[in-house]
Amino acid sequence: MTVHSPEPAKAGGDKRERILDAAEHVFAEHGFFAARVSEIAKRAGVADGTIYLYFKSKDDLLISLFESRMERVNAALAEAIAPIARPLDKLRTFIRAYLTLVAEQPSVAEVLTVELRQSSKFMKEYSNPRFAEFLRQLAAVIADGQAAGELDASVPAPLAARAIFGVLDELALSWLLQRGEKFDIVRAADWVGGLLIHGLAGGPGLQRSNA
Amino acid sequence: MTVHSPEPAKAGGDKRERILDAAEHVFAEHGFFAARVSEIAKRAGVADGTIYLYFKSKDDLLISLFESRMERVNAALAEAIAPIARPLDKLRTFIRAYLTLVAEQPSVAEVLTVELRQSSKFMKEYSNPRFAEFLRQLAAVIADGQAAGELDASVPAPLAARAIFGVLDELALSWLLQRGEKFDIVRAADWVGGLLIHGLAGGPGLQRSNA
DNA sequence: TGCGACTGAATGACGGTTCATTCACCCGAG
DNA sequence: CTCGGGTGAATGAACCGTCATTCAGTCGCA
Repeated sequence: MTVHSPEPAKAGGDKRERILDAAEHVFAEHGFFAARVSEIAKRAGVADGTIYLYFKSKDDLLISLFESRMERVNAALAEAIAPIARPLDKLRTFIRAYLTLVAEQPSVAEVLTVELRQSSKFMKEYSNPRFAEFLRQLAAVIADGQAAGELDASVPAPLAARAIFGVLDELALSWLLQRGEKFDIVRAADWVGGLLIHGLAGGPGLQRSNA
Repeated sequence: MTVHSPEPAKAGGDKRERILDAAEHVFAEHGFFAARVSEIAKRAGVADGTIYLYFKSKDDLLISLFESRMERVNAALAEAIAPIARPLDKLRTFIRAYLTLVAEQPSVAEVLTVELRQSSKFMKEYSNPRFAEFLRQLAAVIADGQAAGELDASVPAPLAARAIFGVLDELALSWLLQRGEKFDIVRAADWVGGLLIHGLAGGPGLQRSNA
């Protein structure tokens, strides 16, 4: 049976996805430069040449992977903060959601965290729109908080966003390099939120100076 | 003149230094993998083979460069905070000194910031003692502040140190990728200090809640 | 003259990319 | 229903450029 062309197109899209999945894990394990195209092909269950039917080059494969995964991350974060009303809670939720993603999908995190930097070298011209969107999203939460008078308005929101991303990224990296041996990254999320909001001087212990 | 063996050893040491300098700039410009040993040799004014008289391999060259520069950074930071008495001022000074180093020696910063990550891949076994010392130094400042009651003691100092490094590193990276077009990284140091100490909620504008 | 630092052309491995070939499937004609 | 020509996705072995590394020889000094 299978009357009207069942999944010729479906199979094609499926294969592209399989290659991206394989690339995600191989890049995560070895890094972009040490990763072998032939290993990606083997893991995806396709021939070496097939990869070049879907991607122009190894570089293009990395960029496509990047866009694909970053798009998912952005969507997940947008969904997480959408139902929250207060900007401060949005910020805390954003942080928790990001670090939860890292814990749940370490190989995605590895690619984003490590490859983002090294590729900034040979991708100088590639403007990286998905990552820019990530930063914009975070900056918007901060700007909201500033507009609502909950956050210090003297700090430029885009720079604050970068700083926060720096914390998240570094935590992700150190956690990835020792796979959760030393600390629970999701639990860490809450005091990172506290640290960023109240500062080192004003943690839970001395939240408001009543002195 | 030059009675007792003037610079046979000195000349050797000098050549080693020249190679490290050249490697610093070439790695900074192209990244480790795209960097060519022959370009480093040319820039250092030595033959390709000479490099292998001083370093076991290209990997070894990167590691040696790393240790050399990180050692300098650690020394500069230690010197900067040594005369400061109060832990909070030490922390501010540390942050300012680090970002000043980035601005003054961008190629060192580039190597430390970018290559540290990508090399974490093929250097899994290399424990990176200098970077560990950097973190220890920063954590010590925080622990001092906690002991003095100036900083929230509920935050583990090593984790706070990592978070702060994350901010510094991300700021350095974004500045390096657009060479100071967008912001003055040294000026940024002061509000980063404020952000980390007082938090987003308590910037200069609302420093102490008297409410 | 002897020694060892230095040289740089030669080497060999390596891996991204190509492309001649295969073959599973479709479709129209008989 | 069946046969056979056509199609193009998929294959994977081979190609070819690209370096890291080596080593036979040079040079300058003691």
